Amino acid sequence: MGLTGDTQQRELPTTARGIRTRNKLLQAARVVFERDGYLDARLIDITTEAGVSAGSFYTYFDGKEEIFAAVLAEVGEEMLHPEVHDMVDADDPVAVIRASNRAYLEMYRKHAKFMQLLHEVSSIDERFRKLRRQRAQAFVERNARSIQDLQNRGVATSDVDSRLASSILSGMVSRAAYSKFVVGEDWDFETLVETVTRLWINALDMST
Amino acid sequence: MGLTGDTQQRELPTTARGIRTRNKLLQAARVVFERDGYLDARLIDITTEAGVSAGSFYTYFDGKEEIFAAVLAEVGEEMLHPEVHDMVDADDPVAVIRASNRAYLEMYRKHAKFMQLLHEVSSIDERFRKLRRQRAQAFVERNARSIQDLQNRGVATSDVDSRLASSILSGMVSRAAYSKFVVGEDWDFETLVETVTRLWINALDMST
Amino acid sequence: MGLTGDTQQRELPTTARGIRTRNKLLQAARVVFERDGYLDARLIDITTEAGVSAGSFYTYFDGKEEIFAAVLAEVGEEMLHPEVHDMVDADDPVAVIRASNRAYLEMYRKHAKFMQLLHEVSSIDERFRKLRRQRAQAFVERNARSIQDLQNRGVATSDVDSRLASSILSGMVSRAAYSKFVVGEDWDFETLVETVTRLWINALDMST
Amino acid sequence: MGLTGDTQQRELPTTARGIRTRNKLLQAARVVFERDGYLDARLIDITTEAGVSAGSFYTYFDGKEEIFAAVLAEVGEEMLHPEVHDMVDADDPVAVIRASNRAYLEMYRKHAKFMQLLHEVSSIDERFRKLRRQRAQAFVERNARSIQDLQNRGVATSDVDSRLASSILSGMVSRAAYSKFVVGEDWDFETLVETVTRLWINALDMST
DNA sequence: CATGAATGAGTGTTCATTCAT
DNA sequence: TATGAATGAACACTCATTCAT
Repeated sequence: MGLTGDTQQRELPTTARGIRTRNKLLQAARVVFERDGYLDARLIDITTEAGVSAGSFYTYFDGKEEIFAAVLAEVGEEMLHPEVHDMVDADDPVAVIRASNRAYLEMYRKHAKFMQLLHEVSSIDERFRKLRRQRAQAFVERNARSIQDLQNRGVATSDVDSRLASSILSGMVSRAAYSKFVVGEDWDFETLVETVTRLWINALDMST
Repeated sequence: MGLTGDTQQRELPTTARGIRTRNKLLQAARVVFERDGYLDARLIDITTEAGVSAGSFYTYFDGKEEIFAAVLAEVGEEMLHPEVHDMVDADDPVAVIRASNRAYLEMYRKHAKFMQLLHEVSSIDERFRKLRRQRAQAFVERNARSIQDLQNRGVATSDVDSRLASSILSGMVSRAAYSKFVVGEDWDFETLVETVTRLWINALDMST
Repeated sequence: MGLTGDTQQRELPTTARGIRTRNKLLQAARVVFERDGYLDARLIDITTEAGVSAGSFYTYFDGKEEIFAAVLAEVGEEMLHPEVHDMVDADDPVAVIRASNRAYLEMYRKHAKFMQLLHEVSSIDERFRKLRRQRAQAFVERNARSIQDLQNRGVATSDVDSRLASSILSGMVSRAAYSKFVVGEDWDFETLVETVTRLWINALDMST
Repeated sequence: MGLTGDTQQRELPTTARGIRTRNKLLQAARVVFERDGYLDARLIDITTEAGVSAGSFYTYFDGKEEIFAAVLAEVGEEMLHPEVHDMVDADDPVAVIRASNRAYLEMYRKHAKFMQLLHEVSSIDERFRKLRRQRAQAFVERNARSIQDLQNRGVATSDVDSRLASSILSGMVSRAAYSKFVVGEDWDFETLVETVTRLWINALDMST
């Protein structure tokens, strides 16, 4: 399963020149999208930024949506490979949750401009809304498994459905990240990590 | 002072006919916005829906933004006056939180189309982003006061900052509402109310 | 012969109130035309300035052209009655010419804004171009008679046709006035009077 | 530096086709402007006349003003290179002045429609008013030098300031040309040339 | 006579997309 | 493959004019 969904519209170029041009467009698109936002980005800005002619665009992409999907796929790759900072004791559930939240928030910080973009596009285009949900789902499911495991081991409360709780708590962290890095709430990063972690742990009644 | 901020754009009409026409436009705008979304809504659709000429629009509003602001102000009024379903025991903190969450989720359900619209517009227009944050802030602050009060009374944990916790938990509920009513997650309403309430209560260590 | 030509479109109001309203519109029109120019003046600006409703305009005038014609007629009256500053010796042809030029230039100075307006309108509307020419013609003809007289008396050269010379010399003074008062050439007023007078006199070979 | 002042608005096209299209637009604009006047000329008329689509206009010009400036620059070039009809004896000042006046009047006759257009635009648009004044200034200055020279040589009277006299007399000729070719005064061309020349010469007291 | 709301024709401008070279 | 000129649909906005009250 890829991030592009069914968006791979045109076959990839075979010649070296073609590959180069496509990449130039892709890089340029990312620059322009992050600078101007999705709606305000004009294809001509992208081609100009890429240093290619307007017509060349259509050799590689069918339109704005398609190149955005391609950028999304590319950035998505980056985002899925977080730099692991420190090893955590896998047997310490709190440490694992803290590390997970920290990784998410760091990823968000690093890609804040892009996350805002994703947000913009999601609110406009149904297709990207679905894509975004799919991406989030991976995170949600991993957390759901973790919660289920903790419940099985009697560490977390069984009062809540693991999947629903995961969705809600994952959403909580995601929304907090949005508030800090897009809306610009003036919160200290470390305090934020600690607070979401504590709320998460408490919410599952793991504190004792 | 209302939700419009500095959006009071044209003096309100004085004659009965003028007021009637302005209202027709306002109702029509709401219908069209909720049906087509902000971006796809054309002024001509609004005037047609209202049964007035294209030119008449400008007698009352300066453009799409302005009429949207006016619709927002109107709907905002509605949203701020929830029908109170049942009295809750003000001395039972859990009951109060449950009632608050239920009221929010019911408001969101009732105005789902509009909330989605607000979401769309916020991601597009800086001005509405601010307006939306202001609105959210009211909710956040009320909850912050409540949390602080519970902390003072030793009912809730003092491990977290009341304002930050309020922001995060309020965001959690808001995001959950978005997931259910806009994204369309297939969650049972009552279960959702119970789950967010439980997670909230646990998060503040109020369970015991 | 009036300045309005065939522009008297609507019969004058009979009631006192009607006369008052018409005058308010006329004054307002003059203010707005001189402030904004003919093209940029909107009827609504005129009615607003006059403190009457938009609809009332059509009770008295058929449109922008018509009210401009009315303003023109009014101002034309003013312009034709110059304040005579000093008596000149009618037997001294140079003094007469100087007085005539001075009177013209003073009139132009006093009505500079209006003359510019007239200029604007003339270049736009054929009808006003004719009107303006008619007005100028009065000046030209008076000068032509004067020149003819001087020629008859042997004071001015008979090398030139009196009517043609009058047109050209009158045009010279008119253009000089335009250059000073509309274009804004930085010329001393008295020097200008003297210079045009001297050139005029010399041109007719009257110096000796 | 040319007549366009700071009006060089879009980079000139590089390809042959681009140059051709731009020229088609330019020619069409001139036709339409001279036919309909500046105000009544619609861009769509220009593109239709040029045989290109409405959108193509904006590939080369930013709007009506800009294409007019371009037309003006082009026609200005033409106008500045008069066909010299006959050599005049440079030592005969009267012959030189006559030749200059004739050249001016012939230029005006040849470009009457355009001069009227320039007149219209000048009365509407500040920017073109300045441009027109600049153009006139060149003519004025040349004449001022000539007058100064004649004064130095004792051929012309020193009673008048050479620059002011030049402005006024140049304006006289210009206004006469306007009266004949735009207003339509029924004057014989040769008589006009002779009369303005004689008045000019007399005005400077050069007759003896 | 006065009001002011309602009308609707008219046009400039943008920009994704195509296609001849 | 690359170019960049050409296309044309689409829509907001203004304002003179009308007319019911």
